[in-house]
Amino acid sequence: MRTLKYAILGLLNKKDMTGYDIAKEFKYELFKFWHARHSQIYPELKRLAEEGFVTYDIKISGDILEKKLYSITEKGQKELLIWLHKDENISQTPKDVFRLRMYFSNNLDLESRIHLLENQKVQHKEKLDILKKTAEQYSEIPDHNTDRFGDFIVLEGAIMRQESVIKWLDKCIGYCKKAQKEEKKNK
Amino acid sequence: MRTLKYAILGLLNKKDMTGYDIAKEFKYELFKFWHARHSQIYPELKRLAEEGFVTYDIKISGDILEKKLYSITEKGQKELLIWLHKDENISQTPKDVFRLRMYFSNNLDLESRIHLLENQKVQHKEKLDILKKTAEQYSEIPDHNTDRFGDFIVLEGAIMRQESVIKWLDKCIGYCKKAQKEEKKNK
DNA sequence: CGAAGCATGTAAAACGTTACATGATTGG
DNA sequence: CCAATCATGTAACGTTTTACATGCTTCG
Repeated sequence: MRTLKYAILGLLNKKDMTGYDIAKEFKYELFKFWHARHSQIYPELKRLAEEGFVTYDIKISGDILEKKLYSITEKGQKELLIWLHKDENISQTPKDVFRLRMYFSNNLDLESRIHLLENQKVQHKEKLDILKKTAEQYSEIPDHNTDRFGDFIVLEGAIMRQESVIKWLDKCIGYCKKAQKEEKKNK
Repeated sequence: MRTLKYAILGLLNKKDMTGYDIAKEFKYELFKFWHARHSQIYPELKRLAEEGFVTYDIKISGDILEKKLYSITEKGQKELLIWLHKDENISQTPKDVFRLRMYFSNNLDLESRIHLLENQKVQHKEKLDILKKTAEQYSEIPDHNTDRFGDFIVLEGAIMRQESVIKWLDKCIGYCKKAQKEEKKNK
């Protein structure tokens, strides 16, 4: 499917970047729906250059440090547009290790379950807070023809997903606490 | 991390199964949070047997068809329990190709965006319907010490996630339609 | 001067998908 | 008898993570 190819083309379509910049974008922007590391990015950039979808200029930073500033070619832009138009089937639900654990949670005592659930909740709340802080920069819906539109809707999606996860964790915690009370009553 | 190892141990802890049965569980039960195919399962079962976490008996089905009925060993059960208790950090948000497309959607006209969004919505709704039909078997919250408890909470989580995705898609469709109206007005 | 960050790569291992390969059983 | 499903495996390929490897620049 070569998703990384299109992620990179999309980013370079906004502006010229180095491999390092692209890695940073993944870390600080695209993390809302994906993550790729530099060890994947550099080889893919090399390949895209060989295929003629991108080119690069070598720039000198400071005295001797060379960096490759990549830009998208016309061929690359065409390729990106074709991909953007593609209908796709929704993918298999991705692996969620915590839910696997909960699936088998009848093997744990209630206290352990609550502990695990609360721990997840704290972490998901932290992530939600970061997303919400990012969202503050948007006082209104950005124009649909700007970069910011895509960023905005994806950010909203990430927030909604995060809130839904937290709601689910709360529900599970509720079930466990209720069962705990009943257990105590029966003693 | 060897998540597949623990998924298999968890399943075998419920009851004895063949590799084929385990593949079916993935397809019809665990799909709510994961999917693994038989080409991963068979080698893993072999490895688990070598490591002493599972054993198997060869059963004859019909006249000659051999099947391996696997069961968990005591060692396997211990291993599973240790894993179940583990706190874990929430994982990187998994890859979502559609959101990547939407991230770059300013390169698409509004009509195309709406088309893509509606297509996703139909598919996610179908998935939601299947989940909801499965949920009908639960008239009340199952006892927390039974297998059904884990199944139940994970099912609820899957439904909530699905509903949240659909809500997001609707929101995006709303933005696009609003922009479309404004475009027409300005003509 | 030292730490944090900039910058680029490769290698090995782990994980996952698709394709190849084969054959038996069950139920209509 | 035929189709769907049961049943087990391997091989090749693609994706992702972790580790290895190196060195420069900027700012306090």
